[in-house]
Amino acid sequence: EADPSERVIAPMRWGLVPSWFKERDPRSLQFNTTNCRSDTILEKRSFKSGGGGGPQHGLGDREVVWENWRPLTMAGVFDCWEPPEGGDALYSFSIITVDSCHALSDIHHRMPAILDGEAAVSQWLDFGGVPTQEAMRLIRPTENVAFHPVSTVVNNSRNDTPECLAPVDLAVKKEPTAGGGALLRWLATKSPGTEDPASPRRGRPDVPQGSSQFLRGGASPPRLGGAGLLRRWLKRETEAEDEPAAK
DNA sequence: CCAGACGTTGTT
DNA sequence: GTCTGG
DNA sequence: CCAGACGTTGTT
DNA sequence: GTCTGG
Repeated sequence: EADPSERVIAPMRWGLVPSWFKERDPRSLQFNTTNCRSDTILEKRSFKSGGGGGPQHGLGDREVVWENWRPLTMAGVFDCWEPPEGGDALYSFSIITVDSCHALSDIHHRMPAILDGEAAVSQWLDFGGVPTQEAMRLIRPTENVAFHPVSTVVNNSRNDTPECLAPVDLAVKKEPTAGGGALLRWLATKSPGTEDPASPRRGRPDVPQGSSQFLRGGASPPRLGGAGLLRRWLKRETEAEDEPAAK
């Protein structure tokens, strides 16, 4: 009935709220629906009620750099939830995940289901005309991806700047900056309780570290005061419970 | 039958 | 709403 | 996923 | 430790 060439773009919440959800606030959903595993999608109750067809996702960037690149079209499923107390319908979706392709497998063992090309996108979106079994054949790992290292700025979801996608060169060593370098040198050489400037560092070396970690690594252990005694006492209690008559 | 879950990623 | 577990 | 909060009473 | 917010 519906024209398969017709497409609708609508804002949707990421994190599918099943149509049968009964609470008044969709945020009280007690399980994750950001992703949807392709291997169980047809069994999971949360993903069965919806139309099935997926929204496409595109990076809206029109900068010169990306002119010869296609949008990364990820397959998803959506549903429509109506608040039991009335109000606007909430459309929401999950992104389908698959085993990662060979190229990405060293980075992560899962990847989004990427619809590789316009034909695949059309078929996925035409959930009226394309049988489920056919559509599911589109959901597979594709090797047709390009990728590059980016800054850890991307780790904080509040950051939404070009820096999140700008390539970084992992071979470049970070020179201590004027201010930060001075602080690190002070911590290494002048701070109270520092004996060995080359004392072992915890955590990954290339990741910016919080000052508290530097203090933990470089400072001498706290003297056993009242708090220290209490800490010991608490530890002994748990150890006694955890080791039943072993030796 | 009724009660309760309904999900993914990660890590321990 | 629908499936699973008990 | 990662970062950051994690709470209550009262008053404006 | 665990949940929420982004």
